[in-house]
Amino acid sequence: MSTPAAAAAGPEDNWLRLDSQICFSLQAASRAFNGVYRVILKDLGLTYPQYLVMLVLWEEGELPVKKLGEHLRLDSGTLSPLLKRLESAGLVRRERSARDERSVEVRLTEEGTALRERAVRVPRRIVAATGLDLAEIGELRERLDQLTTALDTAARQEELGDAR
Amino acid sequence: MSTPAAAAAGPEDNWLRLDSQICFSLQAASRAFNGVYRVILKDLGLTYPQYLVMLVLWEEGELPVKKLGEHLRLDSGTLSPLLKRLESAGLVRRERSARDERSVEVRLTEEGTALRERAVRVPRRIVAATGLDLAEIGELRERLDQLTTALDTAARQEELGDAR
DNA sequence: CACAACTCAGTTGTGCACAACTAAATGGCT
DNA sequence: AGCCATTTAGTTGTGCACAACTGAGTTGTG
Repeated sequence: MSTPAAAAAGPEDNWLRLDSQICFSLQAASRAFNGVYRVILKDLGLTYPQYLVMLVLWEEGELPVKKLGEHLRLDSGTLSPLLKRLESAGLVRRERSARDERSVEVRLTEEGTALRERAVRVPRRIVAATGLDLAEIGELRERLDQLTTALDTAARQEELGDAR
Repeated sequence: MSTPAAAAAGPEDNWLRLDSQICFSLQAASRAFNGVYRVILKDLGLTYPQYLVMLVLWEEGELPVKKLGEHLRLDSGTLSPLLKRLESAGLVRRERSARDERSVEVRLTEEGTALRERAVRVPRRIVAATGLDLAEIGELRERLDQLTTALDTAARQEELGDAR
């Protein structure tokens, strides 16, 4: 009872702590990843989200902002300024689609395509930084994807339940 | 060879994909958590990082900004504006320490202490949203903490290795 | 005492995430 | 053709993360 706020530790308090631990651990891991990427991607002049965009473009060739957002689970509010920065860095071009004037096609420039050569060494360093082998990574990834699905579903239901 | 960028798929490309999957899965899970918290914490008028700060304060009573940052792995650049918002919401007070004028003590107001009563129901809903039992959560948490440690170590070493 | 090294909070600037909104274009419908 | 719901980017505003820096305060050393 030395600290007033910590008084009356009931069974609910154990929940309080456990909860903070799982989400906190997750965010800590996410930020730690970000830190490693920051260091490794500095040479390429990319941030981590920009790197993800480039990964998709290197795989898909060219595609509209909408599709890009679906791949990365990001909306235009995040992608528009990000893509502008990539464009002013000379890595991509953005052009209104001729078929559908609402749509903007994002495609790689020569420079953007060339950057791929320097990026292929990144993943190996990242995997090494995790200290895990491929099987462990796959397993963890699967758990996380399940968790994400469960959380997304729950969030939708909470929102509906909140329709007061 | 239909899409130029995806041509010449060598062994390096598998790495490229795997890599993006593990970090991407992690970030997706982190954002999904954020989404659930956003919905659940809306009633309390807190964002998720603000909730974390309150959790620490409810447990520790009062403490300087520095200690708070150590608990949460956040620096003053993040905490200062966040704490100002909590202060203007009437949940905390910030006072220069008398013993050490450099330090700022953060402590709960009556209102901030009272909010705890309404927050105790949050963790149960979060755990329910994950669809996991406590053992699974503990296991996943442990894996993530190990991963974070490995990544932090690697980032430090990469930075040193970058001392070119 | 004087002075250098350090500590701590705060500020500034950049970039990301997301909600809410705007505006243009599209396509279906009558 | 005219109308309207939908789709698509973009803009604005809020909040967080972090690097780099400032400036006040503290501590150790000669």
